[in-house]
Order: sequence, then structure tokens, then C-alpha cells
Amino acid sequence: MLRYDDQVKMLVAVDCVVMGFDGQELKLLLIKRGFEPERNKWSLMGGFVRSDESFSRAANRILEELTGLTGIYLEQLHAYGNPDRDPVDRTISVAYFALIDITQYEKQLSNTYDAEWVSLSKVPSLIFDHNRMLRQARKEIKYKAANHPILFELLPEKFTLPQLQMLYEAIYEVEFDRRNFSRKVLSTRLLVKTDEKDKESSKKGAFYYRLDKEEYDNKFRAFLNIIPNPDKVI
Amino acid sequence: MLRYDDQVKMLVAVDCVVMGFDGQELKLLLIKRGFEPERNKWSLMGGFVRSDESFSRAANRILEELTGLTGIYLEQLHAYGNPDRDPVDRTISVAYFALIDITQYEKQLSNTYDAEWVSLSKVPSLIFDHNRMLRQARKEIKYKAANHPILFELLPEKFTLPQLQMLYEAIYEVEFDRRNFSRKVLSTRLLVKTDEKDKESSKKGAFYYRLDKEEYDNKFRAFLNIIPNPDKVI
DNA sequence: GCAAAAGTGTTCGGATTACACCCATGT
DNA sequence: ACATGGGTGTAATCCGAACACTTTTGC
Repeated sequence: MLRYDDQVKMLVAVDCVVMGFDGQELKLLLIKRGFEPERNKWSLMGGFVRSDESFSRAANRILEELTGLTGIYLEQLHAYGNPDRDPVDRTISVAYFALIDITQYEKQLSNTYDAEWVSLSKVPSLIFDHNRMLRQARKEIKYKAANHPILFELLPEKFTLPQLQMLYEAIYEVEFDRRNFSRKVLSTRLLVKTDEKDKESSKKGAFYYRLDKEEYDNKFRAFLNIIPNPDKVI
Repeated sequence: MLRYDDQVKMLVAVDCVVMGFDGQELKLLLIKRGFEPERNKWSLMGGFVRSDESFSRAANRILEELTGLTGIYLEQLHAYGNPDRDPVDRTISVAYFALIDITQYEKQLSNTYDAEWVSLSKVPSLIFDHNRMLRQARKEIKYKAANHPILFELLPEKFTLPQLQMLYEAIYEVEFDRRNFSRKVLSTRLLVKTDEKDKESSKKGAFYYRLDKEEYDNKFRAFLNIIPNPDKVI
């Protein structure tokens, strides 16, 4: 039997930066770590990769085990491998980020699991290098969302243009012109207007839109340029 | 002593997609693998991560061991972890890509090492998932170079605008308008004109430019938009 | 003189921006 | 009726793309 001799083996973990939007602000899904070291400290959704698993399968499994969430948008972010990132044993971690619609999962979560949504402006100190992962994930999302329609993953199936704009404004921490924003978004042809209106947040009410799934799949990798003055914002 | 029990440990490798430009076309640096399995098959520059090494240190060390190259531009590309990607043992790989100026290293290489430059249009079948890594690296470079000035790593210290344009055209496999290209590039203020001319490739001769190092560091992460019609090309 | 490649200028059109006005509705 | 937020329109501007002409020099 062939073998690679004298090579060091390492533990391989996956950590997921799960972000959500509740209609007002961006939130991060955290969990109280259930084992030593750092038990009861705040942590991203993480776990070890099993012997027969790919990274993405591991990420999906871990997310489901910890939160019950399945079938959500996951993307590999970066691999972290500093020798001292885990004090117990040499552990490398492949970080993923996920974007989800909070409203769809909020109740389900708080009852069954130890996971909790935390406002992005109030994220506590996390274990290991998880704060660094979060920082990089936020940067990557900003970067990517400027050109690609990934943020729709954060919204419910039906959403209004003002809601969409609030989301973009939360990500980029700036305000956009309402009229130019709607024109730009609608010009992508990604959205389909429905007959219904959201009467919650205004008297007039705002029309609900939904994604044109086909167009969305087509243009997922296209350049959209939704953000004004991207080089000033990012 | 604290330990994580019952967790699988894996071998961790680093593989480098090293690309270069010889003034005419893009090339990839390959090596004949020196050990089993797949001995004497073509491979990217790869090796195992040591117990006290970060990924980027490992990548730099491996590149130096195999080619003698030091201090070159390296960027993490993606982590690959399919259970069956290495038939011998469960091995995950963190891929990096590197961009270098071929002319600076060409002779040095061919004498001392087994590494070889291969035209990107004639890349042979590589071991494991290395062809996939190459594909992803090419895509990432296209993507990134459309907005960021990373391609200067592929050129000698002094270069002409026609050379720079040839490089961009090689990457994107399209031809650009000479006049618009030079205006765009010069408007970035990244280049400094020198007094010298390259008289090799034309009768009139083209002025050499060099990078403004300070501006380059400042604008390395800026959006430059050098490529016309990026959504059609990428 | 002429061919070949480099360098500079101009025009046109579409996209982006800034801004004003109208609409629907609950109070 | 009026305040509030949603929807639509328009003029000014900027930037990118297309294109023409001049310059240099080896042959």
C-alpha cells in the first residue's frame, strides 16, 4: 500500500458565516460553543470535516445540525491555516458564508437550537480567528454584491423595492437615491412586479416584486453595477 | 491535555498555479512530479504543509524549493477537499495562484530545476484535480484583472503600452482599441513614462513605462475598469 | 518615398446622476 | 386636507466607444 510518509496530518474544520436581514438591519448567526476549549464562548457555526465528506457537504451538514437550515446559499470564502489559530491542536478551517432570509427561519431557530441572531453592529468577541473570518466575509459580500445579485438570498420571496434598497443601504452603510435605485434594479429585468402591495410600512403601500428565477440564474454571474460610485463605497 | 477525540486528520497540501507572460503569450509553470503516485506526470507546483507553517509560508517555500523563485505575488484561490481527489490518502489542497515576469526567471529555471513553462493553449492533462485548479485560476485572474491592476506582476520593470495591451488581450482573448486602451491605462496615473524607447518591435519605437510604486500600492484594491464591455468578456 | 507601428484628438451615444413633480391613502 | 412615503419623468453631465489623423523611422 502506497503512503505519504513523514507528513503531518491536521484536523480540518468548516466554519460558516451566516448572515441575515430582518427588514431593518443585518444580523449574524452565532452559537454558544458546546465543547472545550472555549466552551460557552460565542462562535460561528463550525465543525469538523468527516472522512468521506467534501467541504461543501460538511458545511451543509454542520449548518443543518446546528440550526436546522437546509438548502441555503453557501459559498467558500477562504481557508485559514495559521499554526496557532487553534490552541489545542493543529486545525485548519475552510470558511463559508451564507445568506438567508431571517423571517423564514427566526422562530424555528430560537426554539430548537442554541443559535442566535446578533446585530452586526453588536457582534461580541468570537473564538479563535472567527472575528477575522467575519470581517473578510463582510468585505467579500460588499465586493460581490456590487456586481452580482447575491443579496436576493437575504430577502423573502416577495419583497418591495424600498425593502431591497434598505438592504443595500445596510450593506454599504450609505443612502441611495430612491428613484435611480429603482430604475437601475428594474432595468436588470430580474424582478417581476406582482399585484399585491405591502401596506405595513406606508400608507400608499409598495408593490411586491419577486425574482424572475430564470433571469436570475442567467445573470447570476453577470455584472450589474447596482451601487453608485462603487470605488468610493467599497 | 485537551484533545479533540474521534476526529479525522488529513494531509494538507498547497498547490500553486504559476502563470507568466513572455511578451507574446501566457504560459503556465509545470513540473514533473517526483514521487508516487503519478510520478513523472505533469503537476502544478505543490507540496505538503508542515506542522509549523501557515498556508502562504508553505506556498512560498514550495515555490522556492521547486523553482528558486522568491518574493512573488501569491494569492489564495480556493480550497479543494473532495474525498477522492487524491487516491492514496485523504488530502486536501489549498490552491494559490502566482503571476510572474517570465523573462526574469526563464534561464535560471531551465538549468537548475525540472520546472517548465508550457503555453496556456497547450496544457497537458495534469494529476488529480490540477486541471480544475488551473481553470478556476484563469477565471479568477480574468475576473480580478478587469478591476484591479494585478497584471503588472507579469511584466518586467520597464514595459511599453503595446506590451501591456498584448498582455490584456492574451488574458481576455479579444482585441482592444489601442487609443482607448492607452488613455484608460494612463488615466489611472499608475504609470510613469521614461525617456527610453523599445526599438525591438517597431521602427518608431514605443516608450517604456514603469509602475509608480506608491500609486500602485494605493490603488491595488481600487476599481479601475480597464476592460471594455466587461460583462461580454468575462 | 513608403510601409508599419506609435502617439494624440474629436465626436457621438448611452449611462449615471441630480433633481421635481405626481399619486395613493390613513389620519 | 394634509402628511407620508411610493412611483415616474427629465435635463445636465460624464464616461466609454468608435473613429481619423499625424509622427517617427527603417527599409
